[in-house]
Amino acid sequence: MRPIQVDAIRAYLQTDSNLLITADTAGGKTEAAFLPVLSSISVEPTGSIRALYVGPLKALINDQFSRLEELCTYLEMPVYRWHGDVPASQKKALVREPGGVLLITPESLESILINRTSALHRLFGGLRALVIDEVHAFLENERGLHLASLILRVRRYRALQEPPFRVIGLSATVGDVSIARHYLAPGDADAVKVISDDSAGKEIQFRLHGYIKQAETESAESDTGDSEGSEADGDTDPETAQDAAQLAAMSTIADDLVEHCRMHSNLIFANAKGDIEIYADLANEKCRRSGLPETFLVHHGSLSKELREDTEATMKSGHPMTTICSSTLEMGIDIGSVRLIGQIGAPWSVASLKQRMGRSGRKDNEPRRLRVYVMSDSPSQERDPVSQLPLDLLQATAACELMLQKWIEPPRPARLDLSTLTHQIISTIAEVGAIEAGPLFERLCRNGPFTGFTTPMFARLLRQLAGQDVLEQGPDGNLILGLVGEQIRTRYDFYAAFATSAEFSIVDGSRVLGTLPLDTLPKVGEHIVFAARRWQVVDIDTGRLVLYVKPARRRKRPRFMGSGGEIHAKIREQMRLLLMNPTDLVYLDSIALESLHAARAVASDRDLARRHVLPLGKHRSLWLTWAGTTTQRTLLALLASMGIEAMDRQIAIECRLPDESLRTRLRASVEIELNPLRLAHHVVPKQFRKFDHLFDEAILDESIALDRLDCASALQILRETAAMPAEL
DNA sequence: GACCTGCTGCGGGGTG
Repeated sequence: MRPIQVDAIRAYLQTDSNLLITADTAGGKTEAAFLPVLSSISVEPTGSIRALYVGPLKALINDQFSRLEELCTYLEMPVYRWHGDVPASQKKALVREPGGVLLITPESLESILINRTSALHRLFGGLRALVIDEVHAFLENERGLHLASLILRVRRYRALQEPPFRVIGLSATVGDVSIARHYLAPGDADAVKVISDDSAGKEIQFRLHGYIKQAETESAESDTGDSEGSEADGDTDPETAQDAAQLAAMSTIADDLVEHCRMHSNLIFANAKGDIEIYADLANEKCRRSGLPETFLVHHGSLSKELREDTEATMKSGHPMTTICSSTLEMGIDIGSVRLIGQIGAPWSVASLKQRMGRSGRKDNEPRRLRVYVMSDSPSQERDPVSQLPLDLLQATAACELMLQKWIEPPRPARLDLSTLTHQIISTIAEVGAIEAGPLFERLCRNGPFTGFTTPMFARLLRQLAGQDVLEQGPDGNLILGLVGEQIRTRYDFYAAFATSAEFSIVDGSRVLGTLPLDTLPKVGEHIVFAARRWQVVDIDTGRLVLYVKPARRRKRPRFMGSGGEIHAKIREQMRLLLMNPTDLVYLDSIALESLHAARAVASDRDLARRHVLPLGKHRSLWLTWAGTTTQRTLLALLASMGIEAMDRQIAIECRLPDESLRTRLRASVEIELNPLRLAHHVVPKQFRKFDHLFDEAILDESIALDRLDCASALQILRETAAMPAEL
């Protein structure tokens, strides 16, 4: 057995501790948790569910299900799974005769709690162990808060004579152990025993390749009257010279993919679903033209389940295939032996880069191989200083450096998540029928996961929900669901705590290919690349939300809506250090290195690595902030509150104000105390969670002030800027 | 300029 398995068995069987087991992917975590759990429940495997396993993905649950069934072959231990794709008959079987191990998603656990109320004591009365897989995926989002609440709701069904159930968390990428421990055992975090794999880790082979986007020959702002204009030569419709330059650079990257991926199985991560489709199309086109088999597949969340399963099965079959994918293949699902991981463009986080790299080198004697592709503009003196910096290259390199330093973003759990609390209020009432406000507060806030809510805040939230007919208060003081609350609760999409947007299905004949967002739908006659094939739109059924397509020869990038993620301050800080410190990095190729040197020259020339203000023409200025997304949002709100028109430029803020006036205004603002609530008023958009539309602006502002702004670090940046001499 | 995750219960009708 591996050391973590021995440690976990001892810790579980010889103490009463809860456990956090951290080890690299394929490090034997599942067995480390289940060997002792199964041993301890095998004495009395039935009568109640004895072990509950919660996983974030259906595919992961399916994988673990087969592994556990094998482990339990000689144990007379039933193993059940429950998620949206599991037939109702199997769910009924569990409810009829609860026992053994149940593998489930948070959303399905929610459905049990509100739809099987009469069976809850039987199901959970004798629960002994809870295993949470990929626990890092639950630490800072709505889904994690949701799961934390579900766990407490399950705890309430413990039979009197039973001990409380034990908790085990599993993860490969924990950025902050104390936050994970607190999540597993709120109130008793110090007692959570951490078991980690200290072995040296795998050899990593990686290289970062730079690509230059050649400057457009004309600064042609050809008016973009959609693609109907010229039936241009070739298969594609670049709308502007910039698009053409972009496509040329993408094509060079596709060349490299074909050359390096042809003989093996590989996973290439790209940052946008539209990019995934174009790269797959370009690479397969190269294969066709060279008389090679087309070996590039795609995998992302907008493809239909069938197409994704096709891709997964083809990858598992062992043929040398390469899948270009999004974060759908970042976690869990074992897709066989992967030789190389590609990352096109800078990753948003170090955690995601590490997780992606962990998908290669799963075999003992294989190293992990990573190939990062980064595009930058060709140097030009005409653009403003920030545009002259290769930000994508700096961000990618910063993420690599931080990964080598073994740093991972610490999660930042929400403190005032109105939407997820609303979700849990509605489902708690659905579960218990009716409840008074006091006990509801005790359950969800004082003794629950929503500890950031005070009694007055909770009361305000209840009043607003009552005002929207979500809740009603009966004459006896009990809260019940109102008309709107009942509608929300009975809808099919109630079970998830996170928000999703409206979509059209995209259909070829009778085959569903996937979905496209409502807001960016192509028109009839337009072309699109989807599922790595080219299509033309033949009809749109706006009533049934269906887009009909037929195979075509031309291509166009599909458009998806993305809200983007949060870039941690440490990445921006590392980007700044890369410009200031003249160290050479061995993993950069010659083009990337040249770009970095050029960037350092520009930076030292214009002193860009310090926090200060630069003129931008006569009327505008650039404030170099080098701040993470949260702080950047705070600074933008501050400028808006001062009546200054400003724009996010990632490492800087562009202001419509001459530099000298901006400097004066910023110096004056250092004296004023930053008031988060006042700044929150200037943040847009305000509604971004599932039930945010139920609240008025004042209460949303309080939530934003606490969770989406960082006044302390904003003030620090403000002070550093104010301290800079003007005549730089 | 940008990602992902998830999901009723019930009744009617056909088949073995």
